[in-house]
Order: sequence, then C-alpha cells, then structure tokens
Amino acid sequence: MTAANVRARVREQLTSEIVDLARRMLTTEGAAALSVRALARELGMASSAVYRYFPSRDELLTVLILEAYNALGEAAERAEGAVPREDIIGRWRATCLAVREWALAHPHEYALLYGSPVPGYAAPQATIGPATRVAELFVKLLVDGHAAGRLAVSAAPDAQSALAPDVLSRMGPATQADASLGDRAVLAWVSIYGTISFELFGHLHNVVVDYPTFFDHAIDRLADMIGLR
Amino acid sequence: MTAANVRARVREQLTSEIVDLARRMLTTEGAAALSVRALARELGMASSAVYRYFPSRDELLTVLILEAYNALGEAAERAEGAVPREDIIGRWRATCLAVREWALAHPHEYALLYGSPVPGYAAPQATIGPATRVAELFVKLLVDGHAAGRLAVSAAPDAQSALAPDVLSRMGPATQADASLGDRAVLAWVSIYGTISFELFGHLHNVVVDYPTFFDHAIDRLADMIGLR
DNA sequence: TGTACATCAGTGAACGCGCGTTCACTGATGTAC
DNA sequence: TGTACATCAGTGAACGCGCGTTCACTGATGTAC
Repeated sequence: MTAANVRARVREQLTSEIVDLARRMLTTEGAAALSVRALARELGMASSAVYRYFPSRDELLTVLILEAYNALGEAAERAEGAVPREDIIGRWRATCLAVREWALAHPHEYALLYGSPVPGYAAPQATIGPATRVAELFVKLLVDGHAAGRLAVSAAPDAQSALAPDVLSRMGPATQADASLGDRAVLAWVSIYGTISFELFGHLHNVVVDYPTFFDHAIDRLADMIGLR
Repeated sequence: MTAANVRARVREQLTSEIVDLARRMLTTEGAAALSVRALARELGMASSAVYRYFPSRDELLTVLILEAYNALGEAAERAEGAVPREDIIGRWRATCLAVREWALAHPHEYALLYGSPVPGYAAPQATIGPATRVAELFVKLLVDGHAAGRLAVSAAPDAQSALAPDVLSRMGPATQADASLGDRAVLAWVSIYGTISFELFGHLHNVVVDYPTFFDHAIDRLADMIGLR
C-alpha cells in the first residue's frame, strides 16, 4: 500500500468518524442542535478543521439525510424480504411495521425526513434515489400482487388517475385495468406515514391509547382499501 | 371613559398590532425567522419594548399557534356549517376540503401546527381546546351520521378499539355497536392530514400530478372506509 | 539514499452576524388629595 | 383646580451566547529526482 493510500484511508476514517458523531448528535439532540462548531467541539478539534472534510453544514446535513433514507429503506427491505414472496399482505404488513419501528427508534431522523422542510435547505438530486426505496417496495408489491391474482381489480368507468404517468406505468398493468388503483395505493402509503407522524409528533395523545394496536388496525384497513388479499 | 381605560385600550391595540405583524412574519418567512428583535425592528421600536407586551418569545409563539388553530378551526366550521345537516358525506367533504385549502393558503402556519415539533417548545394547556376544533367536527359527523342511519355499522366479533374510552364515548353509540368504527374514523382523519402534509412538504412531487383530484379521491375513499353513505 | 519541493491536515484568530433577555433610565400619563 | 406622587411605555446599552465561514499560518507527511 502506497503512502498516498494510507493518507486517503486515514482521511476516509476521520470523515466517517465525523459523520458518525454528527448522526449521534442528530439522534440525541435533533437537527437544530447540529452545528459545525458543536461537532468540532465534541471531536476535540478546531471548527475550521471540519471544513477539510465537508464544504458546508448543508453538505453534512445532506449526507445525514441520505444515510437516514438508506437506513430506513434498508430496514424496510430487510423486513419485507423475510416474508415469502407470495404472501402479499404479509409483505405489506412487514414493510409498514418496519417503517414505524424505525421511526420510533429514530424520531429525530424521521422528523428530518418527513417533518417540516428545513428552512433554507433544498434537497439535492442525490437524495431522490434513497428517498424512494420504501415506495419502491410498495410498487413491487402491487406488481407482484396483480401477477399473483391477490389484488382486487374493480374497473370503475370513467375513473381517472391523478398520478404521474411513469409512476402508473411502474405500478404495472393493474393500474390500466383499474384507474383508481394507483391513487388508492398512494393514499394508503401516505396514510401510513401520516399515522406514524401523528403518533410521533404527539397529535394522537389523549386520542389513541394503544398505539401498536391502532397501527395494526390501520395496516389492515389500508390493505383492504388497496384491494390486497 | 376614564383615562385608565384609554391607556388599556391603547395597550390592547399595540398588543394586537404586534401579534398581527408576528403573524405576517410567520406567514412570509416561517417560524424560524420569527425573532423578537426582527419583530421590534419591523415595528420601529426597541426590542426590549416588546417585553412590555409579551414576557418571552415562547409566549408569543403560543399566541400564534392558538390563533392558527382557531383560524383553521373556524375555516372548517364555516365550510361544514354551510352544508345541510343531513348531508353527512357533504359535511365530511366540506371539512376535509376546508382543511386542505387553509393549509395551502397558510403553509407555514400549517407546518407550525402539524410539522415537526419545535425543539424546546412545549405546548401549554391552553392550546388543547383550539387544537381539537376540527376533530370535534368529525366527531359530531359520526354522531349525526349514526343517528341518521347514514353510517354503516358492521359488528366484527372480538374486535377491540385502541382509542381512549372518553374519545369513544364522545363518538356516540355507534362505536359500541361497531368496535372498529372509532379506529377507522381516526385513521381517516389522520390520513387526511397525512395527505395534506405530504403534498405541502413535497413528498408527492413526481408522484401526484393533479393534487386537487388526488385529494378528492382520497376524501371519497376515506369516507368509504369510515362507512359514510 | 538524500534532498528540495509540493501537498495536505489542522490551528487559532477573526469577521460579521443574529439572538433572547435584563436593567437602569427618562418622560409621559394617570391618580389622590 | 393644583400639586405631589405613582404608574407605565419605551429607550439604549449591555450581557452572554452561539453560529457559519474564511484565512494566513505551521508542521507533518508524501513525491520526484
């Protein structure tokens, strides 16, 4: 290994050490408390040194957002992947449960992804891919469900979809037979996140007593709404 | 009118002028940009003078949150109130549409109410009432719907609700006949907010093309889920 | 292998900014006799 | 009605804090000949 490679490796290690610490700070204190200076303080180095590794605070935030999307996506993929392919409802349930579990375990990260947009921060292109990993699972679910005949398709005449054409086409042939299927699926997907957000942000306080059961009911109802069986 | 009353009246006027300006700043710049100093600057007075009217920034934020909840509640009540009492689905639709409309017209206020919790800010008791005005409309809807026989009640054996007992009791006798009714209603309510939040926060970008239509479909689907007819 | 140079990581001070809140104060307005 | 006192609104300076980012620098590490 050349000397240059040693240097590169050391650099990589410190870079990931910075990200690790930033993630820990985000987890415990929230995004608002994540500052370059606090980070440097914790690392025991000058705040200016951090700029050798990240050009700005926003860049660092972007990395954290990317990581969070990927962590959530991975958790969902792992849970969903453990269910037999033909058990469509089981896959739906596993995905939803994994999202909620991850959100409860990482409330600040979840809020960063799905809470109010951070003022002055514009999500760069690079976040789009990781941001859609969970959605991708739902899309495959629809395709597989239709192929396996486990997706109720009831054509309503002159129904029209409000979705983007390429989203519909990715959802597969079922959306052509049933124009409302895509919209219902997106609504279900959104409702899952709405439920989790409301739970996490405290809007179900004094309304729901047994959160896991409530979520469980929600999953089943929404599966029903999509037409999974 | 005594001199003291004049003073009190002047004081009241300036107080509401401050709140007005604060609301305008919140509307245009968002909650993060709302600072006592910026406010005073805009008012043309010393920042310390503001403290004659509000003991702290948090107190001011609380007033704005209260106002926002009340404005949203009022908008929903007005829209819902304009629909004939016996048109249960019409009332449901009007309420949902009013909430979305208000949210689109006041995105920063909506984010303040339903986005990520503001770090370090604990909502005081006083916000609870106004916060439930819209929910109250939905509850009445259920009660009236059941009384009018416009609420499908299908008892599922050994189903159990995850809701707080007093919420169930406020929802009326229908929840006793159908244990899942309350949960479904709350899920629908949450889903409406989830849909609005996702639209507002940009998560439906590249997914939904026609937002009003998507929301319209959502309303109908969710009414169906509750069992309204 | 040794030396001259280039690259790089990290430092510490500084810039310029904004914030919430306090405090002693000045004047104006109101009150009591 | 006039005067002494009390109340109140608003001021301006200050405290103490934190932030992101820049910049000239030192010293160590790597590279080319």
